Amino acid sequence: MTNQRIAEIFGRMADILEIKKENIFRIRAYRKAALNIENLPEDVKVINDRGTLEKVPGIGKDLAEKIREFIHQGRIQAYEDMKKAFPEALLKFTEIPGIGPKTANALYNKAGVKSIARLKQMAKEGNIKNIAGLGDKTMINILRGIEYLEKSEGRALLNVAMETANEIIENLGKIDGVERIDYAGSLRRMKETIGDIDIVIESKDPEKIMNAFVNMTNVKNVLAHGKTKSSVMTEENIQIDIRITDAESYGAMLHYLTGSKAHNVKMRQIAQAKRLKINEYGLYKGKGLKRIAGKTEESMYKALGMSYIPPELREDRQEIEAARRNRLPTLVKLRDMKGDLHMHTKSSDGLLSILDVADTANEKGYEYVVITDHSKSLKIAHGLDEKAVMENMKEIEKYNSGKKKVRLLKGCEVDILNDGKLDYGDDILKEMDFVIAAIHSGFMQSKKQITERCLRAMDNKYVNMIAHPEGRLIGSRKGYDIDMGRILRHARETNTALEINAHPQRLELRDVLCKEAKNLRVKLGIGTDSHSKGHFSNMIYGIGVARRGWLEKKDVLNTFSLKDLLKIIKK
DNA sequence: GCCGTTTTCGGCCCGACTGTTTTCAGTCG
Repeated sequence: MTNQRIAEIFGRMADILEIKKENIFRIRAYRKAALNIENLPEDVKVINDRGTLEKVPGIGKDLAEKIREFIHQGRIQAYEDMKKAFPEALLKFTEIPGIGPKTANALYNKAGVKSIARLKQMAKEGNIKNIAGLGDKTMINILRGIEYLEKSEGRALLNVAMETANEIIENLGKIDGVERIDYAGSLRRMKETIGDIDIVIESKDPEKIMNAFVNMTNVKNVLAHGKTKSSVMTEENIQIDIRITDAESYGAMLHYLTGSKAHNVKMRQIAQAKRLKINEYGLYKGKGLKRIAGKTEESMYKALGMSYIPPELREDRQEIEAARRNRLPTLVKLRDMKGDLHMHTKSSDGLLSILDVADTANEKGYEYVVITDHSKSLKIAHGLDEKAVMENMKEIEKYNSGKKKVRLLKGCEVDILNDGKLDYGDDILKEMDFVIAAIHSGFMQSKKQITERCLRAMDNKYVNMIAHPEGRLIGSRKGYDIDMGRILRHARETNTALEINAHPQRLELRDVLCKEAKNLRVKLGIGTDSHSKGHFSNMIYGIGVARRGWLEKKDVLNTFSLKDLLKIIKK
C-alpha cells in the first residue's frame, strides 16, 4: 500500500532531520504528515488524481510534491540523498529504547559502531564508555534495550493488553490509599495494538503505591522510579507506565495519558488560542495560572467550549472540530447489541454445539445469533458439504420450534472461490436467513482479480455480508491487495453489509474504513467469529473498532431487532 | 515544513525522570 510506504519514508526523513539537528518544527511537520497519511481512508493516488492532495492536513506544497514524486517515480530523491549520509544501521539504533537520535549519531560516527550486534558486544566489554558522555548505567540500559528489541514481537494485541491491564488494576486497586485507578493510553482508545500500558492512580500516598508497583511479582526490570511517575517491564515484555496524582488533577491526567498525542497537541493549541494552558494537572488561566478545570475529563472539554469526546475518537481525525460544533456522533455501545452475526459450531471448526451457542447467546442477553459454519472447500476447517449443511439447518429449525428465548438464524460463511463463484449453489443459499461470504484462499491474486472476485460475490442476491473484507491477521499476515474504494461503492449498490470481525487478530473492516463506509451509507455488521464460548466476549473489541470508526447504533446491523434486521437486509 | 477568528510571516504543546551534570541535555510519552 502506497500510503504505508510514504508514511514510513516521511517518518525516516524526520529521524534523519533530527540527527542533523534540523529545525524542530520542520521535523514535526514530517512526523505529522506521516501520521496523517497512514490514517487516510483512501489511497494517496486516488486523492492525487482528484487534485486534493494539498487539502490533506499537514500536507503543503512541498510534501505534496514529494508524494507525487513517489507516485510517479517510486522513490523520493531527497530521501535517497539523505540515506547516503545516514545509513540504515544508524537509524536502527534509535529503535532501541533509551537511544535517541543524538546517542545513535554519537555511537555510529564517534565510536564507529556500525551494527546492533557490534553495539551489544562493545557495551558488554565496556568499550563505549566516555563516548558523548555515556557512563556505566547508560551501557546497562543499552544492553537492556537491545534485549527488549530482540525479544519483543512488537506491539501487543488488544485483548492481551486488556487482560494484563485488568490484572494490574485489580492488584494495585487493593492497596490501601488507592482512591481511584484506570487504564489510559491506546488501550483506552481501543487501538488495535498496544505499545505499552498506561495507568492513572489517585492517591495521597504516592510513594507507597510506587514501591508496591515496582515490586510487583512479574516485574522484570524497573525502567524509572519517581515520586509520581514510574515504568516497569514485565516478564512478558510489556511496558507499564503509571502516574499518580490527586483528585483535583485526575481528569487532566487521565486525559493527558489517554492521548492520542496528536489529539492532545491540538487541544493545547486551542487552549493557547484562548490564552489558557493545558498540562497533565489541569486547565489554567491567566498569569497567576489559576486552575479552572481538571477534576474530570468532562470539565476540561467543557471549559474549552466543546462537548465530551469519547476516548475512541481521540485521534485528531476531525473529532475536535466536530465537538466544537456539538456535532459528535452518539457512538454505538455494547448494550445496543441484539445479536451476533458470525459463529462456528463443532460441525465445522468450532467447539460448541448448537445448544451451547444458544445458551451462551442467552447469557449475553441476545435476541438472535446467526450460525455460520464454513463451506465445503475450506477443508482445513472441516467445511460442510451440501448434505451436512442442510442437516444443520434442520437441527436449527428444530431448536427454534421449541419457542426458546434466543432465535438461531440459519447461515453460513460461504467461501468465495478463486473465480468469484460461491462454494454453495443458490439452491442451498436461498434456504438461509443470513449468508456471509469470505475469501480464504488465493491471497496472492492481483488487486484486480481479488477485487472483482469479491464484487462478484456481492452480486449474488443471497449474500448479506462480506466477512473480514481485508483478510489480514495482525502481527502475522498482511491483508490481500483489494480495492476498498470499489468494494465500498459496490456494497452500497448491492445492499451488502461489510463485517467488522471482532477477533483481536482481525479487527477489520478497520476503523478509518468504517468511517468511510458510514459516509457512503454502507451497513456494517459486527461478528465475533466465535469458535468457543470465551470468544463471545470479543464483541467488545468489535465495538471498539466501530466506535473508532464513528459508527452509531443505526450504522450497525446487529443493533436492530430481529424483525427490523430481516426487513433491511438484502432479499 | 505547515498554516491563518490576532498572522501570508512568525509562530509552532508540555512536563517527568535519568544520568552524569555543576546547571542541563537527552529521551520519552
